[in-house]
Amino acid sequence: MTLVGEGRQPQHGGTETVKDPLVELYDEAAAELEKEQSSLIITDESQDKIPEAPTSQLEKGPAKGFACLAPPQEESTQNPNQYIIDKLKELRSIYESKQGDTDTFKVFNLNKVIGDLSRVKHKITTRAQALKLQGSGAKTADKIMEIIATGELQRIQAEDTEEYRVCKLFAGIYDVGAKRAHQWYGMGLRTLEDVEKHKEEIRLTRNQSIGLKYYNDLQERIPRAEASAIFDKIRETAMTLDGNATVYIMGSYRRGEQTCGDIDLLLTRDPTDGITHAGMLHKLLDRLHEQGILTDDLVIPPDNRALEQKYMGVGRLPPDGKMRRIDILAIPYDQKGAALIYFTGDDLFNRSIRLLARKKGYSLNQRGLYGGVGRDTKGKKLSEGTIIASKTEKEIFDVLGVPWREPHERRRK
DNA sequence: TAGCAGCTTTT
DNA sequence: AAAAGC
DNA sequence: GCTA
Ligand SMILES: O=c1ccn([C@H]2C[C@H](O)[C@@H](COP(=O)(O)OP(=O)(O)OP(=O)(O)O)O2)c(=O)[nH]1
Ligand SMILES: [Mg+2]
Repeated sequence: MTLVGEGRQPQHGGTETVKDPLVELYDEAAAELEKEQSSLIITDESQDKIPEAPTSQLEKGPAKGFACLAPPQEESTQNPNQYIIDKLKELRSIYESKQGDTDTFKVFNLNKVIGDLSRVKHKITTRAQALKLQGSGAKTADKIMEIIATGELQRIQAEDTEEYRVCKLFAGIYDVGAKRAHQWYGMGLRTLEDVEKHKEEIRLTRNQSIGLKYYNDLQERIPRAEASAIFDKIRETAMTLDGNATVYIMGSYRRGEQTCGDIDLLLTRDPTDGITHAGMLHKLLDRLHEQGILTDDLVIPPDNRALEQKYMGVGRLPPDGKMRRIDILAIPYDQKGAALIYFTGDDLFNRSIRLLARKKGYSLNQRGLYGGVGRDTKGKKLSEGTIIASKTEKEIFDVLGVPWREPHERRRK
């Protein structure tokens, strides 16, 4: 494993094609990158040289408005539109807690607007400016103007009901989503104590019980230093099992965030010596339980010999740290690049780059970039296609013509 | 007017 | 198949 | 709720 500071690395984006839909990204990417060097980040890639896949790039169809792939933004300067962003986030939160199918896409759209709004450097003051924002149409522009004028949004006031607040509280329980939350509300439950009191009748699932038990701890984000300490312990244990194992800390930690919602770990092993990590995760989990690092399992891998496995559980920094969500993803070594992209996120960045891949005739998932994917008329996947790239992040970015983005740049915000 | 990422696990 | 999650 |  390699401990690497957050150094710059690759720098040439894919290709300079004629009418590339992502032109805007290119120059910007080359533009200034931030300091933010403070933290060490476990990465890799740096070492895995991998001579460039010569960015193939067939004709690329039109595509634009990949907000989440948009140019890196300054980190230090605080956004002049923050107050607008905050209100739109409130609205998004309301839509998220609803269950209608249109609400899903209102959230989708608000994500675009919020993303664009947060990377725009000028203060929005006119409706024309509001309309220029990616994903902002007449309705959203009106809302933005209302926020500018009054500092409030009537729509939020109207929707900020008891039901919304209670359901948000319930959905904070791990494994409780909008559906279940509203169901419980409909049954008359209003507080976590109500849930606890009626846990028999409402038949909490196993994971919901764990989520309820640790409700307060799991609500909190993990300070970066604590995430790092937990990672060190787990990595150390992993290395005693196999000194050639590779363990990375992923998710928001790899993106450099100061707090993390959970701890996301990636486990793999270079098999060139003929040995793989098959069976290793299972042993690792046993050790971590013995050490008191893991306390509760949410999802255990069904086949402990597979190279790809996902573990989800709860643990702590022993002996008495707060309870934290811990995910460990084991992957075949040759899928490391695709897995790094996936597990680094953020989720909107992933959706954006996956959509881009699709528009270019590929399909990107946590295992690799595929070509020749069979789809039905509605775009639903029928056949897997053939693997195009998966070993390094850069290789995949290059094929897609996406300029290199450091983990800390792969974010909404 | 169709499409909005792609996948796994649990119930 | 729906719900919840990454 | 927006856009190609
Ligand atoms: O819907 C999702 C959720 C997550 N991910 C990927 C990106 C994400 O970065 C990673 C880890 O997920 P997690 O939920 O832990 O997000 P995070 O980015 O680490 O943020 P947080 O600090 O809340 O954990 O998995 C997706 O691709 N799609
Ligand atoms: Mg995370």
